[in-house]
Amino acid sequence: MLLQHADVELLFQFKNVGAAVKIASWNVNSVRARLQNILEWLSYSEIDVLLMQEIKCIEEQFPKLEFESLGYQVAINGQKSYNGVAILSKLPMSEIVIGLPNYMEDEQSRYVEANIRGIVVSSIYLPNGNPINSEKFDYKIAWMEKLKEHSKRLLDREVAVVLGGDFNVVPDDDDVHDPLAWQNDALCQLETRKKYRELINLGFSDAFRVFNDTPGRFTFWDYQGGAWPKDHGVRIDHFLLSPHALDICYGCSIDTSPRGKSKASDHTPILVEIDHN
DNA sequence: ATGGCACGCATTGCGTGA
Repeated sequence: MLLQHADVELLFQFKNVGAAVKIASWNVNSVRARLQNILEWLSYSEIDVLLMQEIKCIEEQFPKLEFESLGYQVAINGQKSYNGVAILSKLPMSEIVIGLPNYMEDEQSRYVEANIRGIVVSSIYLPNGNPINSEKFDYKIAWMEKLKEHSKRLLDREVAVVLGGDFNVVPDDDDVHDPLAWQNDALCQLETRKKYRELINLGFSDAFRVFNDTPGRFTFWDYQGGAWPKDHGVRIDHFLLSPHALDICYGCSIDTSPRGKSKASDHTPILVEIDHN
């Protein structure tokens, strides 16, 4: 039997009743340059909340109307030309936090947080930190320390906390196609990994590794050198879940399909599904 | 053979990214 349009709508509604909230994180590498890719992906991926990084624009330039017409509320921490993060949510957002509250002197826009149905959700764009032995690397480590401090305060609330974003951290050599080629990169430094583990050890779980122990699963492939067709990638986009969030988490996956499209971002989305109530 | 790609911003070049 052929499904009529109305039947499809009905099935769609049933699927969402009492089901999971689907949260995705995607470094889009410019929201304006990537608008068509993002809209296309949203049209079939049933995303309730999208955390974006590297929107590369100020709030006034953000294509709000295009997302609002799809039913999303928008929270933005913008910046001219570089960085910038946002949260799109089909569920109501409250208690929006722009920037790390303990790092108001930070000149770069890398953090936005909202309360969504009692869950604290953050969109994070952690500094890259290259080259090593530079002030950029020092800034990365300092930023991670500030994130750690704030995350500890979030954990103290004993609610579900979902930290999602581009952490610019390769947690383990299993998370990079060629550890030797990347050994001098800021993303793979021991100091970077230690600081990341300090954050994790406050009580967070790397959601992807809770559900999948396959080595060589990536979220970023450089534009250069045919990295995507050769699968020369790194896993640097993560969801870190507090214990209360992990308790209600159904799964975590990487959707590689957007990376193969034309005009693609160099990152692809990572997703978690969290129980409604 | 040690660069190769793509973005924004300002202009065909530069800074940035990972």
